Amino acid sequence: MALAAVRSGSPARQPRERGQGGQTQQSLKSAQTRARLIDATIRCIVKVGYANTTTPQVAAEAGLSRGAMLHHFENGSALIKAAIVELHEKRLRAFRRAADTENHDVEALVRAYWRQVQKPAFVAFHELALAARTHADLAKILQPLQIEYRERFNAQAVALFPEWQGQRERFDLAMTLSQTMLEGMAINVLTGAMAEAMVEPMLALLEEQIRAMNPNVSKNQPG
Amino acid sequence: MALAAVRSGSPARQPRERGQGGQTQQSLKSAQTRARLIDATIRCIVKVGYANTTTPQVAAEAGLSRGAMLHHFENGSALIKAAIVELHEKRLRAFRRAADTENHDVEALVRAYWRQVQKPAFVAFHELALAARTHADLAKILQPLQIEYRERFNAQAVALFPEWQGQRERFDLAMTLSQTMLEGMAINVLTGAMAEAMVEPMLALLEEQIRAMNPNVSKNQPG
DNA sequence: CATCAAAAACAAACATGATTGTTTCTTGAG
DNA sequence: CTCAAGAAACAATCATGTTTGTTTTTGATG
Repeated sequence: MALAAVRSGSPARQPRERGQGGQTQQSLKSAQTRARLIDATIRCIVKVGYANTTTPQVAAEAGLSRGAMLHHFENGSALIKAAIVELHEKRLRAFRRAADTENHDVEALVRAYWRQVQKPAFVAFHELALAARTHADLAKILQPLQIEYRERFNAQAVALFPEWQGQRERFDLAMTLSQTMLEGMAINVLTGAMAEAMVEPMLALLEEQIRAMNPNVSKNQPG
Repeated sequence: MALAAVRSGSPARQPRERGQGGQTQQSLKSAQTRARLIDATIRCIVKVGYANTTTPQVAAEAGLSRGAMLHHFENGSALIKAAIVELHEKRLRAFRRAADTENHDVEALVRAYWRQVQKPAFVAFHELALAARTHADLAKILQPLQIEYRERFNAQAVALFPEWQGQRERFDLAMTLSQTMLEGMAINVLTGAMAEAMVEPMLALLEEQIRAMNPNVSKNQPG
């Protein structure tokens, strides 16, 4: 699935919209099918990797014929683009959800993000991010999303740790540290470059480090 | 270049060996050509990614015909295997070289490894490692090499930091921390997930952290 | 030492299989 | 009746492995 230029990120033939939420059964089924195709694409990327994700693969995974699939996405590229957007939103949703429900202490948040980077969505996104290195078209799509993700990440974190304000540099460093370590661990476990037994000690170390960086908490103070 | 089963990791037709270093001009040229092909493969992996590394690509990069290339490596898979072994040895060589020549203080070693993970060899290896996730054949080759690399990494590090012995767990943790952070940083910079401006502060933070973990050095003591 | 045949290096052509985008066709909703 | 959903067939492209052909070493022989 080579991802070339594609005119719009929409279906091959724009479905005729009904004014103000008047969903016809067709447009509803269309939306469902689109969602099924996007999910199938992500599942394929996780299962066989981005490089081996072919249009027949996705169609089979979605339980559709290739023809039907190309009716909804005029192009393989359009499908990939849609999958990327979906993945991005999925990551943002998971992030916001974690921030809403979890306790806002360091440990809970570290564990929450660790759980997140072990989900399929992270794997798929990394497949795409790495493929983008050698794929200008992909990179053009991913770059702004990466930036947005980083900004949201930081904005969310700022809201969770108001006491860090005033030392923005140190705060950004702590955020980058967390992201780098947790994502790096996830990838290294995935690729066998890191023994799984080291995960737990590393998480503890990260938590300790973050607490030590907090300017308003003196050393060894819990919480 | 799909990498399927292949009988041996050697040339299609074994060159007739001369007893004890009696190199004929042919066998010498053969070795050169083999090396050129392996280098071309690695360069291709870095340039266009593992997924898009095709046999015509490699042949063109090496300045040979595909026929000639398949004379030296009966299979595309054989070429990939050879490239993997070469990459592995390259990584080990670079590692040993750094350990021999650099100053053995924390900063010098951190910087040395940081330089290493920015080289093409690391990029190529990561491409392969990630591809191996969905490629059983590749994984079967890479897994033992990953383990050997980790072991060599640790063995070398033990030799460089004798004062850490006695606290082997803390030492292993420091090693894993370094590997995870530096490799994670390299990948995140590569994929645009991390701003390059954060590299320098992160390196400094890692150094600080490693020094703090050294059981024989009290806090804030330089060196 | 001159010649020659075998083997290796290298090149090119071929057949196969897979993927892609397009087009044509059927069916069901509006 | 019109259009969208879905399916199937088609031509084009490309990478792969195989096969065949050409040139250069090489070591054996006369």
